[in-house]
Amino acid sequence: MVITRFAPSPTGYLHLGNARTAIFSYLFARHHNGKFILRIEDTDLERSTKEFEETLIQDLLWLGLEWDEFYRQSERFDIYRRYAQKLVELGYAYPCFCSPEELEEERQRALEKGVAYRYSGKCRVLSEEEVEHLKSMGKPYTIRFKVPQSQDVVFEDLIRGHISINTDDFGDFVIVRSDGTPTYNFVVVIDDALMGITHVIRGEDHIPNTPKQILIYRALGFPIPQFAHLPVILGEDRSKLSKRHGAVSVKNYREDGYIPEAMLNYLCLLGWSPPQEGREIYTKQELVELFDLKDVNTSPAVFSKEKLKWMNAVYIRQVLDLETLIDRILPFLESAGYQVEDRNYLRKVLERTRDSFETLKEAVERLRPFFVDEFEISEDAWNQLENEKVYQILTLVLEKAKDRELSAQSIKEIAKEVQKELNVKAKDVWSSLRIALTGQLEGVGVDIICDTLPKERVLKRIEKLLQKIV
RNA sequence: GCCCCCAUCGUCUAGCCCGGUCUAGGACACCGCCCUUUCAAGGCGGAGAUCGCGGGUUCGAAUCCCGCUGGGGGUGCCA
Repeated sequence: MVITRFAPSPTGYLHLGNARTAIFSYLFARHHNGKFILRIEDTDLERSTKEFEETLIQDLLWLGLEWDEFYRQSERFDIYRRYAQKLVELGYAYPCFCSPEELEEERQRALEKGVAYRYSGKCRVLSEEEVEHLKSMGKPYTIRFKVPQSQDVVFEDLIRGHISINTDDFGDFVIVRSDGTPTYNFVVVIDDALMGITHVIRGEDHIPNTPKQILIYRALGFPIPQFAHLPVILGEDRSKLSKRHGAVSVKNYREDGYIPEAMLNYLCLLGWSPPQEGREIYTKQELVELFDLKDVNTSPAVFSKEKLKWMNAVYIRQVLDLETLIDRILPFLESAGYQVEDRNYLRKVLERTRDSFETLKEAVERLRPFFVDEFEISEDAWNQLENEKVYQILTLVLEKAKDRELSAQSIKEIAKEVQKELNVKAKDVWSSLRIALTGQLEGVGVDIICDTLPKERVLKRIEKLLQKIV
């Protein structure tokens, strides 16, 4: 059975790059009817926080990535300690008493000489007596893994193919810190092995870590999983996508009114494309069916907020069914303070306006005229007003509207009549109405507003503007 | 510095494995026209890539091989 995992560390909000890694791991597992595991990598007690963990979980669920098993590494320290002990006993690891300062100095010297830095292996040759002596003196120590010399560690990456790295490129690395907590390269192996992970899917920044981990698998006699290293996601300037590129966390997009299905869809298409298909809109189910690691690209992709926005708009205006759209948009309207007791009314509004905004946050602005009667007239709109003309137009509209139904159709008729009788341009009529109804120069169609909003409210707004311009 | 990875329109990509059908296809963005009370949406059309560069191999290369350049990542008692 295929078992994959997503293993984030809760030291920040879920980054788009990590989100995509999670998505690919999830799709791969589901495609093969396998298991998807969520494992919180919080071995760095200093930087990990509960808040980040909670947000991470929310983001994952929001994206629709449910997991079959859940683990937290901070709760498994006993297990890691046992295996670290075992590695020492088997002679694959040893205590190292070098202080951070000493190591920093070594590193500095290497840098000056222009040679690649590797840990000297000083403590590797300590005798048992020396070790006991130093321990009894209470000198803090880490545990390092003994890396064999001049050995090519090779693996077949599911995305990139053959990768070979020589052990001389890295020195003996720390697997247990001096405070007793285990490090990433060590725990990742223990957990992946113990949890039966068959496919390790992660970012390409982990390629250099892979040989270290393979060495540990071998030392412990664990079966080695398959590896698939995803290309990174880049910002507009082609450097690794990071905070300075603006909104890069899933949380940002969730709060900005993006649709999770659109987010999932877009992220999938960054670095992956299904064979032969020309289309770009896919349901989660289709993605599960189509996804295959062999179709993942090897080159890094630039994240385009523009395209994501476009896709989000497609989901808003045509993919989502109306009821779902209502559910998604309601929290946004409510938190903006709109009174939306009538779901039918909202449905009517959305039916006619869903093609005029790209995010749910934008919808808040766009839909204001349907919910709020009290609004300011924008400065641009005031400047546009030629009071006398507007007064005549609106007065006549009011008169004509009084004794008939207001609909998209009838308002057009009224506009036409007014236009003729006062000998004004169509544009004058419509923009006068628009300002009266919305306070703005642009927005959704005035006919739509008249058609949707109860007649009294339309008339009241017109009267109000008339009073203002007298 | 050293190691690893990558390289098709501005961007995401198809094609590359199994050379000819590629005068390189699609999408976003851009431009124009149509529709139209505004903004959109929609329809139609346009511009945009000598397939990073240089060598091979071949009758023929985006596709195979080598070198170079450029970009990215790693080089922690972070993950």
